[in-house]
Amino acid sequence: MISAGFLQFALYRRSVYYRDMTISTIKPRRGRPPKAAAKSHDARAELIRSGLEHLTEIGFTASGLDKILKKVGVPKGSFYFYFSSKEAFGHAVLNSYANYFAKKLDSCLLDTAYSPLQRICNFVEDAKQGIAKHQFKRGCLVGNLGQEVDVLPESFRPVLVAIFESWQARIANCLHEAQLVGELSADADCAGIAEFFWVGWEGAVSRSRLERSTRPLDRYLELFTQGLPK
Amino acid sequence: MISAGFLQFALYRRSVYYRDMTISTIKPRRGRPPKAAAKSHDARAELIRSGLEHLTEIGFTASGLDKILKKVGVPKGSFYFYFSSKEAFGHAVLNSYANYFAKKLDSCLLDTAYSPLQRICNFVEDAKQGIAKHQFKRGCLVGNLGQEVDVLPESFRPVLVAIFESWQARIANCLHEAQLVGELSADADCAGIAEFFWVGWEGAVSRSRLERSTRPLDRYLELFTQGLPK
DNA sequence: CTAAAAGTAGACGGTCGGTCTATTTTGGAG
DNA sequence: CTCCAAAATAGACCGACCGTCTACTTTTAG
Repeated sequence: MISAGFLQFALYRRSVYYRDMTISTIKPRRGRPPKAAAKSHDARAELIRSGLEHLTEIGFTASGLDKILKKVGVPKGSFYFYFSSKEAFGHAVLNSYANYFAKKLDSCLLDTAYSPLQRICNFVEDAKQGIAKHQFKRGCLVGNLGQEVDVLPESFRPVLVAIFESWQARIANCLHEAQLVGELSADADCAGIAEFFWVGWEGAVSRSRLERSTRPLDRYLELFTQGLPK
Repeated sequence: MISAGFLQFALYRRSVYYRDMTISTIKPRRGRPPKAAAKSHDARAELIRSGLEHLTEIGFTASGLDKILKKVGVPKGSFYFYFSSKEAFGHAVLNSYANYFAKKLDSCLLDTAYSPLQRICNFVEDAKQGIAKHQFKRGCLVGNLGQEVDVLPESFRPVLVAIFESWQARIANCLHEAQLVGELSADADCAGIAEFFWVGWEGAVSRSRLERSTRPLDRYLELFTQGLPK
């Protein structure tokens, strides 16, 4: 029989999230954890979340395992219980990010309450606010790793390319809908424009971080939409 | 009196450049070098050149002094004779790159043998071939450092911003000329478009490196010019 | 001849990533 | 109830490498 008090004890020093801020009170317990705690804790997920913060802010190479671990209060010795290597960890983080981002994209681009082109604007607006909210410290993980690709394990390259392709397909679909509604010239090359969109997007995110301003992103959206063939 | 043979001796083990390839036969001599050798050698310039290779390929943080030094045969101990810190070295490299790039830009954008818009295309073509020639291993130093900016000494940020501004001004001038020739709508916002150009350009370079293909760059140029207001 | 200038040698302390063994605690089989 | 396996933490250890600094060597100038 496990009392409520005991359960409390098993969890009381774990890190906790308040909205977007990470508060870590650290100090895990040794030994195999009580069964009840297992599902509600999941150090693996916390590591991925912490890794996401670090990797989007300073990249893979510059991210030290120690700091990622410290933030969630998981000791170094445990890392290799959860992940077989830093490389494997990186893939887990990247995968998590890609899923998160794909969902956000879909939630914008499939929202039939708006016209297709407006949906793309909505997405940019949404992402822009996310970047500003983090004081321009966080970029796009895929873009970040893309820039690092020559110094990363080769296994990352194809994954990054594939993620861009999947994002591109989503934008291309949306552009195709725009054609059907007459927002976009019927003979426009949707796939090409979609590729162009992401290329410029990554540039704009990078520039916004550099200048710590949303201006490059705003300008980008403005001129991108203006340049679309009517 | 210094014989030709002696001069030869003083230089014979220094690194030498054949076109773009760096061949290093290393092993410097100790002690103050003979005066005759001084001007023709210039380890400082060689360090900057080697640094340029490394920084454009793998970034500032990931670049190890050891490797930069080894390539030009300058021992580690000498580094701090030539530069006061890695940060100062980075600035020297960045400065050298900005100069080099500004010259290339001018040579394209001020070439009245072509129409203003064609000059921009020529620049892209030129830069594209440079990237391909290095097997997509080298990016744009300014773009690279821009992505790293949060993990770099703060002194880099304003310099990077200023470099982008200077490039932007050059493109804006060229666009203005395009207006005069009627290649561009007279009410177009040249400065805005110029900013857009560089934002997209950096994204395209990054993507080309990731995919090891010029396709993103080609596509970028194509859609950028198509989108320009006539 | 000598002292300063010019440049080299390499040690040093620090950090980081990846691994390994020991230890602790719980779950489950008998 | 006992005892071993499973789940996880503790943290030392190693090799690599990073940026800096001090001591040394050789030349030049006067």
